[in-house]
Amino acid sequence: MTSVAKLTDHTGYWMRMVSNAVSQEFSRKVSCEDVTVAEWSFMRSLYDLEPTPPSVLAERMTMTKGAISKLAERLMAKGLVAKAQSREDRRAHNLSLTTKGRAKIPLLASLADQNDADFFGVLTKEEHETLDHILRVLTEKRDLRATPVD
Amino acid sequence: MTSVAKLTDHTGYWMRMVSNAVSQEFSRKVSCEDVTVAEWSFMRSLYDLEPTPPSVLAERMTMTKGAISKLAERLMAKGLVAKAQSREDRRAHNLSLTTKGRAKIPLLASLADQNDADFFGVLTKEEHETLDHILRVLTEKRDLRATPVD
DNA sequence: TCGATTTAGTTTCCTAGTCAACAGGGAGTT
DNA sequence: AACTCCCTGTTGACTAGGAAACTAAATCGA
Repeated sequence: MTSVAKLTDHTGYWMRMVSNAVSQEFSRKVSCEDVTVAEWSFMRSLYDLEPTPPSVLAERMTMTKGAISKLAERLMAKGLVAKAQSREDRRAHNLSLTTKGRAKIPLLASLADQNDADFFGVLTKEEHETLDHILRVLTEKRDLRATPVD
Repeated sequence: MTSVAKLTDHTGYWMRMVSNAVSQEFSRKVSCEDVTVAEWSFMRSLYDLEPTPPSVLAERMTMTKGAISKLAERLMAKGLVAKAQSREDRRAHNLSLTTKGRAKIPLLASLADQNDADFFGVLTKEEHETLDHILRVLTEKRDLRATPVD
């Protein structure tokens, strides 16, 4: 039998479905704060690291430097992030949160908490732990940089 | 303690990470056949349903009608999909795969199989089943459109 | 110390979506 | 019929990101 697999036969399909739903819902939540998902991720990364060069953010967020450059610009326009030229290397820059940007983090983080709870709260504690474990395994087995360090 | 959650504290974060990696890799695989992930999804949906109006595809794929309109146009340009005007309703159209499009399906499906195997093959059989189950639960508890019917 | 290479970040062009405005056809009401 | 409302699919303006060309600065090698 040479039957052709359905879309729904693939784990990746369901993965994408759920992931998109989670992101969309989170996007909706943070839009009230005039922030996008990528911007949240950017700002939250900066929160622990600042001051940080764009290149590091790019690697962390697995985005191209071009994308980071534009993202940073948008955040600067919103007054949430500041860019300073490095003293040692005149090509380099360091990014950091402004006071205003830093002040937004706790609220945004609580929205992220909320979103995760909304979505994964329907799982049993054990299911949730298993899911986290499996996702961990998958990211580790793959190269999958963007790893948190921490 | 009012500690601010890290990005990596959220299941949604890991979900996005893995989902993106799976899609990216699949994208790489099908690009050899000059097809994108959205195009594969579109074509595979059509495979069981044709002839189908764009509106149905839009709902299936959880995309806007505008996006479907453009996606269909691209596929028509590649000679993989054909559009026919409906007889009963002169506003409506029906989409179907061309012979060429239909012929591509088995190979693309095998690439999808391969991709899933590559990614989720590192899991134990039990882990994999649990993951599928959890993803199912999550899509069902949520709004759950984009569901496969069948 | 000068040229070649490498590196940091920006910019341009392209793709692929959303959203909202639209054109035109159907259907119901009077 | 004519009016209104709804539904079909398309289009245009806009957004976010990737790839690659580009600019400028640092570093390396003779």
